[in-house]
Amino acid sequence: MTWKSVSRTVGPVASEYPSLSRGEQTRARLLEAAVEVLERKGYHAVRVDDIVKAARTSHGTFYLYFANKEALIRDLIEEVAAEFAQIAAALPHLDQSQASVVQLRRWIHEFSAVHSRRSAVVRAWTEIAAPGDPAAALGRSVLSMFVVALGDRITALHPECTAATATLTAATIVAMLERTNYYVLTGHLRSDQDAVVESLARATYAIVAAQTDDRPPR
Amino acid sequence: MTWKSVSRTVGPVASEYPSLSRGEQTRARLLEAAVEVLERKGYHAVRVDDIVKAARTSHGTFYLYFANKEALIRDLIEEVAAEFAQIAAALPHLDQSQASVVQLRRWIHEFSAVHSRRSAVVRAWTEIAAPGDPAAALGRSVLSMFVVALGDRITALHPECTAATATLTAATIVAMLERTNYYVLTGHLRSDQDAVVESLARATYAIVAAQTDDRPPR
Amino acid sequence: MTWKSVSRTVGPVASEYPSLSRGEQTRARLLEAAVEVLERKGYHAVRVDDIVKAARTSHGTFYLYFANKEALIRDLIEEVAAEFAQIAAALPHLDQSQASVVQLRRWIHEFSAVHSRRSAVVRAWTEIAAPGDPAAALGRSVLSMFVVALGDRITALHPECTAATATLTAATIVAMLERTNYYVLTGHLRSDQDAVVESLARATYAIVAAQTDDRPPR
Amino acid sequence: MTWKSVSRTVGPVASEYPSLSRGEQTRARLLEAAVEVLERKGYHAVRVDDIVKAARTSHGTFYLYFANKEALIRDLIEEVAAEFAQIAAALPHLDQSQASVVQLRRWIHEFSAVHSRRSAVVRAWTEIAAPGDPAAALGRSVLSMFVVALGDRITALHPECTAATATLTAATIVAMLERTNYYVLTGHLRSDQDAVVESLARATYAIVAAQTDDRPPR
DNA sequence: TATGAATGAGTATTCATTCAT
DNA sequence: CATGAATGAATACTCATTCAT
Repeated sequence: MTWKSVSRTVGPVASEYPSLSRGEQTRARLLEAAVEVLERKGYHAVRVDDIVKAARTSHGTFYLYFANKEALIRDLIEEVAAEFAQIAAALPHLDQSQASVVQLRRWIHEFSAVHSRRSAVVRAWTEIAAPGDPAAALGRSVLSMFVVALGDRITALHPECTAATATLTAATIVAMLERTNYYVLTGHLRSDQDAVVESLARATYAIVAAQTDDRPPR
Repeated sequence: MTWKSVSRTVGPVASEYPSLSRGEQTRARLLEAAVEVLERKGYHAVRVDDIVKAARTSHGTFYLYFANKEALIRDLIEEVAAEFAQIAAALPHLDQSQASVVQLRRWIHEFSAVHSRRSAVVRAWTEIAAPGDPAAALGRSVLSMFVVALGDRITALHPECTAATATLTAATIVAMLERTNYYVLTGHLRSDQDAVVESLARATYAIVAAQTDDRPPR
Repeated sequence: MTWKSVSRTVGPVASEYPSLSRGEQTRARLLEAAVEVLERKGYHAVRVDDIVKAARTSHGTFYLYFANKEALIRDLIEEVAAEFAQIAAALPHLDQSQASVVQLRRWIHEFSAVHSRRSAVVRAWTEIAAPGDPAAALGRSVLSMFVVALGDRITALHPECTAATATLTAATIVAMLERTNYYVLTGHLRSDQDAVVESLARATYAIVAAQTDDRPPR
Repeated sequence: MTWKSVSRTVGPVASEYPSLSRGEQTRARLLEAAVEVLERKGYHAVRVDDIVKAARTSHGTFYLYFANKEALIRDLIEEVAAEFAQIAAALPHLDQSQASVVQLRRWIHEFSAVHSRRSAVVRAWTEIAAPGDPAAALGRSVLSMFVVALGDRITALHPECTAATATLTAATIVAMLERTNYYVLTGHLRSDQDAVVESLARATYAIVAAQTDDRPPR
């Protein structure tokens, strides 16, 4: 099973949109080329020259469509951020029901699929992440969407939890989801993707459930 | 409570080691200065010039001690990698006993403390880690120490687990530990550090324990 | 009489080739500028900065056309090497006839003319020629063209000569031709150029002729 | 037969002069080391660091004995220049006698022997040779000693020769002697050294003798 | 007399961005 | 719309020389 089987397939390449105006096609070609180069060389090695070569256009044209190199990358990241925001918004309610378990697994699958489909951009995003960089701020905002959504579910399930605890637990889970997928996309972790989703779903449930328990002894 | 209260306190500054030879002092000063600059500007914005200014020395001196900028950073990363390797080696056995719970919490505390104490270097490490970079390889190797150690504990506790499942679960936990701490050090997550440790310990236990459960329904 | 009167005159300056594309003009301007600077300061004192200033262009532009400083010099040397190869190929047959004598003198004149016209590059070539340098290898190959050509003529005239002796004698003559011209271009030897050619032609003939003599007594 | 068999053997190494004061030994060691490095890397690649390492001493010590790098090289070149001056002064008289022939051959042998024995320095000298460099001036002065000496012999033999012609012919011969030996020491010409001397002696005689001839036809 | 750490001026090279065509 | 030549600021790195010990 591949990620693409469930998630919306990767966007069509520019050339498949003959309806776009010439300028729009060029812009799309540049974005595609940037992703390709990002995939091959990683963010910090990307040169405008690489991108325009891959897009079979010129430096001058590049600056016709993007204010500068960062602007292009930002566009890509914003696209991905929007996809993640959608995922965050679609987090199912959690309860003990079987339906809920199935939905959560499906949701994690979606999350992982976006990670995988957009791996080049996700990796670039991680590479940038210097404090102060606008990309970091965007990352923080996406992160908080997930944390808030998950925190809500935890609070719903465990009304006795303080907001702080719920948030903290939610952050813990998001960290796990995010980083485990990152391990997969960087090749640090080689594993069948269904197994990864399964493992993450199980762990997520375990963590959420553990909130009910008494505090562990010190 | 601060991280330093438990973990070995951060090394004294170069000037506190009058016993070092002049050259060794200079080298130490450069390393310290690099950490300071790293903290302020992040890896990719570091200039040799910044480092030598912070170390109150000259360009020539820098190249007396380090082949180039990357070599210095590599040295720092290797130091931190060694610290993490020690942590990985010290992972306690896990069982249902109270002692074990306490030890795990303490261990996570240590892990988090290194993360915190070495935050500038850890962040630089994350920023570098492009695939193919030697730093990425080192990261992978440290990661696998943690995964192996945790996998062992899981297998010991759940002999019925396949190796693959144990590894996957272990990776999931490491991802959570690593990334949650990263959220803290980048300021994405603002929380009392004891609470973070508590949350991570609880989650780790929950995940490990969840391995015994029957597979969740699909 | 100047060298130019006989040999093909020195190439027109870049500005005289409005037919060249802009880029080709710039490249030509850089080559010309390099020769000019080489003339003034000698190879080891040449700075990229000098060249771009003389060419009234920028550092960036320099690297648009040449991978580095050495590459530019190499291009110049290869041009000159090709000219010398042509000269070597044009060595006339030698016999006792008057026609032959005249041709040889003309040939030496050509050789000297190239030396003179390309003096800056020839001098740079000499300065570089450290063993192992590619320029030295090129020098060796050009040298051997001359030695082979002259050796052939000697063998034709003196079939009783061993190949080794012919080669050695040829090398001796080439050394004389090359170095005498070098003395002239460096100003070590100040003499009317016709007289130099005359002297070299006479010496060459004398050396070739001396091969027939019995071995001198020991 | 090796060059050393006839010429004064190469100077003893520093360590063989225990009678020298410590300082004098160090100085000698530096000079020796410089020659060794020159041999290995050629003039322009010589670093003070290489020399002091080879001499097993320190940078500070280097500057105790030599004002700067050039001064050391200049010392070496001056030594060699003095040797060549001696050679020039010892040029035998030339006439048609057998004794004269033998003496010339012996003299060329000496010349070649110094070239060979001092090859590293000679090569460095050639590499420097930028116009304006003091080494070039010294070269010019040594050259002129040879030219004057040879010119005298030519004039003695051919009183009808103008001074200019004699000088020019002499320069031609010196060029041949110098450059042929250079070809040998750089490996451009691989030949038995006796054969080289033989060839040079024969050529020199031929050139000198050719002065009596009528001018060749135009 | 010797050391070797420190210095900093000097130089090559890269690459995002501009602009004339 | 598109081009690609030109730009120059930014930056890493070298190495002869000095100087405190």
